[in-house]
Amino acid sequence: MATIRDVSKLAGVSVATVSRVINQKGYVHEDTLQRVHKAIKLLNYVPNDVARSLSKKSTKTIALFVPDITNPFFNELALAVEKVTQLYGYTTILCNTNESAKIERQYIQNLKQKYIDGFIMATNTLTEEEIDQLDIPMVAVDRSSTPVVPTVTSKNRDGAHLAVQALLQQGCNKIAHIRGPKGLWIAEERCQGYLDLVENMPWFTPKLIANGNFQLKEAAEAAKKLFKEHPDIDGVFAGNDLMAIGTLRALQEHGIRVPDQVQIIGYDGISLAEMVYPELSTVSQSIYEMGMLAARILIKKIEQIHLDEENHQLEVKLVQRGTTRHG
Amino acid sequence: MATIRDVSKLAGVSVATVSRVINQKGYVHEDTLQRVHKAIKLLNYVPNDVARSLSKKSTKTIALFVPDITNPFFNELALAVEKVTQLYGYTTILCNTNESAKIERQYIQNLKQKYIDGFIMATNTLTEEEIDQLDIPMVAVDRSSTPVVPTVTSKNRDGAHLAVQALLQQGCNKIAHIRGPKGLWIAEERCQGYLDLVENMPWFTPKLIANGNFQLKEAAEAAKKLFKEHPDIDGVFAGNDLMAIGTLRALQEHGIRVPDQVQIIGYDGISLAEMVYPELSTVSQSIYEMGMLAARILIKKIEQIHLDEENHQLEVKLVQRGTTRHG
DNA sequence: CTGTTAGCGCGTTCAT
DNA sequence: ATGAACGCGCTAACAG
Repeated sequence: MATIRDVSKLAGVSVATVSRVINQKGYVHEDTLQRVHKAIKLLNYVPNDVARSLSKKSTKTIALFVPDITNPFFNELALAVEKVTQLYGYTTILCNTNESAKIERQYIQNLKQKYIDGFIMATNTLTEEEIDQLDIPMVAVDRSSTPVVPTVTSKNRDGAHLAVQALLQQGCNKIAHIRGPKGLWIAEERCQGYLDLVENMPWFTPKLIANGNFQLKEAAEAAKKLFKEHPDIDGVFAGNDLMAIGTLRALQEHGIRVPDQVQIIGYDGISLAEMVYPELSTVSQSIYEMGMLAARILIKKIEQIHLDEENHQLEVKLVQRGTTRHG
Repeated sequence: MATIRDVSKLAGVSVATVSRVINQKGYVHEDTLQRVHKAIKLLNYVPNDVARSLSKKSTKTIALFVPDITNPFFNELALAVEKVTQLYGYTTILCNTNESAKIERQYIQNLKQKYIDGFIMATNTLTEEEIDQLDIPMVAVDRSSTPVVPTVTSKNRDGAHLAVQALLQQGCNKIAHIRGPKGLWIAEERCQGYLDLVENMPWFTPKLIANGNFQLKEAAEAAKKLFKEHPDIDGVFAGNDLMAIGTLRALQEHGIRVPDQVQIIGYDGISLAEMVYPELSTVSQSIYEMGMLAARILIKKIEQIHLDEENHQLEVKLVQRGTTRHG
């Protein structure tokens, strides 16, 4: 690997000049510019990022933390983040914490030692104190743990309303909710949205809410139990698509027809939702939007560009497909 | 952030000594060792990886390239790789090439500038020449593009035999194959395995082979077309689980009962296979094994430890679940 | 056992 | 417009 010095020698200039042309900074005569370029081509020179990072104390790379890389939602988010960071000349590295706070901290420590420029967190285990102490730009997506960092989420409660309303209008007389993890803000909001509309219904009972932990398998188990105890449930609003698919699977296993006997609506709008049969009706949030927005905000923070609006709550929309009886 | 110099001053020793205790290299008196440790604690000192990398020309990090992060197979592989690299003190960064040779090359260029120590490729777009020129340790998993790098795969052809044999024994009279991408070695092998057993059957025709590109959606389309033209197909061997699930979905959409009317067997053994209904029968390869093995081999190559066996072909086994009529 | 010093490859004043 | 020289933080001889 050629170094900047090799180039400078070949071009008959100083390293400073070479540095100038590489970074397009400061004045440099047209002729010497050509000579330097030629030398670079000749030597197949590529600047060494490690050395560059050391002197600039910046790596032009950010990290995206996701709790579960297995969930398509986060894959799609990652794609979006990567797209914009790349556009701005940044590299993004994906960290799967596997829902483990310990792994998350390890990663953070590790990355800090590597001069990471910023974090996008789709996880929520960090305390405000830790974030402050970190002293590295950060933004939260989807889940947000604390108000001290810019956050991008969707209107979870509104979304839940949309879903439950549709189920109600389309003839459901007893609607259950498979919710996400206790204590997780977005799970609480979606649950609350469900409650807003059904709490005062004559048929309502808290037993209609089961925890599926945002996981397909757990949701399937929860659904089975739910239907055993309340065979007359005819509508399910799941806190995310994965759990909705798990519910669908449980019902199919028991020979219950969807959407004839039971209608299901999920939340997220992941592409897997269109790959099950019947295709899943869902409250779709623009995952791609969220990722792009978060990335843009982070980069602005890194480059110290002023943001007039740090927090965003994106609109959601109801997409009815095969698991509901609509129009 | 404190530097090694700060520590050395506080401890009243030279930076070299501090470096020695950090890296546990060379002799250092017990007393000074204590002093240094105390200083480190006091200053909350953490070595700067960038500086370290610059002088050692090594980052203790490797990259794993996958063609499609959306495919659970690669997620599971990533988990395995990460596990062992971590064990050996390495960090691994996940690169999703999205099946694009261009993105792959960009990543490689980028990482090379960052002193990456090695690559694990689950992709196959690199030519031998490029690999040679790269001059960085590398190992291939799953797909292997060339014989010049150590490779870890499974016995694809044997696996295909297992699947087709089972379908045959369990009463199938006309078996179709949804294959992976043309030109992709593992796809060819699995297809060949299928051919080995059915090529001479009276009912066989090449039209029974359709390309699903290892993609769920494409496979669903392919299956629909296949069944329209050959309604009497009663068995399908898919080149991977995703395509098997796509097939299942297509059949369900047409009201064809699985496994009563049609039996399906996939390939891979991803966990998603257990999450559809009926649960997917499949040729299971030990994805985790593959990942771990590849990582170990790579690390040995990096650390220049001799390997007596560079290439591995792992055993596979047939797992019969809900999409076949067994026993 | 410990300190001095010269790199690692590049960015960046400060002169000229 | 260009060059000399120092600094980024750490490792690795080489002396002692």
